[in-house]
Amino acid sequence: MPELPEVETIRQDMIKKVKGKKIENVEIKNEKNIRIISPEQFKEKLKGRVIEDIQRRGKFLIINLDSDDLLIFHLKLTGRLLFSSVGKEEPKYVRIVFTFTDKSRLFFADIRGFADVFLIPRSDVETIPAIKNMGPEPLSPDFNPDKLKQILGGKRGKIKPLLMDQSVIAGIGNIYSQEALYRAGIHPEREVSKLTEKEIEAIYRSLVDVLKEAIKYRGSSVDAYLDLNGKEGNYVPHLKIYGKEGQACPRCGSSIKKKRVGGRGTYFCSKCQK
DNA sequence: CAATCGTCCTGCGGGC
DNA sequence: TGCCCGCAGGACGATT
Repeated sequence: MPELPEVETIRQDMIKKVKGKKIENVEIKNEKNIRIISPEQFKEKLKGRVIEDIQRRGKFLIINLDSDDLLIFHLKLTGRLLFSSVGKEEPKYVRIVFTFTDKSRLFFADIRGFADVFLIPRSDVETIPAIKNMGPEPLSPDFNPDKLKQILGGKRGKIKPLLMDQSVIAGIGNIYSQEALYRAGIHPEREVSKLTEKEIEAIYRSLVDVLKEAIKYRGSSVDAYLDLNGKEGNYVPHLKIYGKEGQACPRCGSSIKKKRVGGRGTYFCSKCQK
């Protein structure tokens, strides 16, 4: 499941590998993921376009073209973007093939088919509600403990589902919300309105640290995530709590618990996280 | 108004 | 060994 660090890894690799390339052809093998416009229009508007830049907003990958349009991907659980130089064989689960004029290819693949693909005019980006209503970027220079206090202030509910709410803060999913709370020593079910200033500062620090560290290691290949080169990320061995039910807490040694919080499997140490 | 549930979907793992 | 069942989950809409 690609979260901020995984999408950012793909973005950085795409800058190196596909920026500046011109799309010669688009083949749609399965049109299911294409939102809003028709597959025919999707193809037509992309042919001949040059990829000028690749940006990220939360878990959205936003590709700037040399036209009025943006090509936007949300990989959801099992979406992949895979680059292939000339002659390499096609990966599994491919749904859209972008062939560039130098014959290299970018594959959009998706196992479960939940991912979203948009092609919309730049000026219409706010018509995607998830982008319009998205909270601040946790790694932006102007994000700080005061800002986190401000956005959590007045909110009610459990801290973990709130950290995963994209309208509260951008790009955090099931893995990194848990890792951050473990590092901060905060129980995932803590009522957010009862957190102290010090605790919110600890959550801020943990969030920023874990996201930066995960980017450094090219993300976590939990579930289906692969990078642009089709390789797994290297961060899984560094996860401290995710997926470790019954194993010893790295800090205190007591058994790691698993519980559904906000409908999602959540791992925590009941001794270290209060 | 927060919490939960159903929905989309398919690979995989547990159980027998 | 092989089959079947059910779980996993990002985001959204509907319901409690």
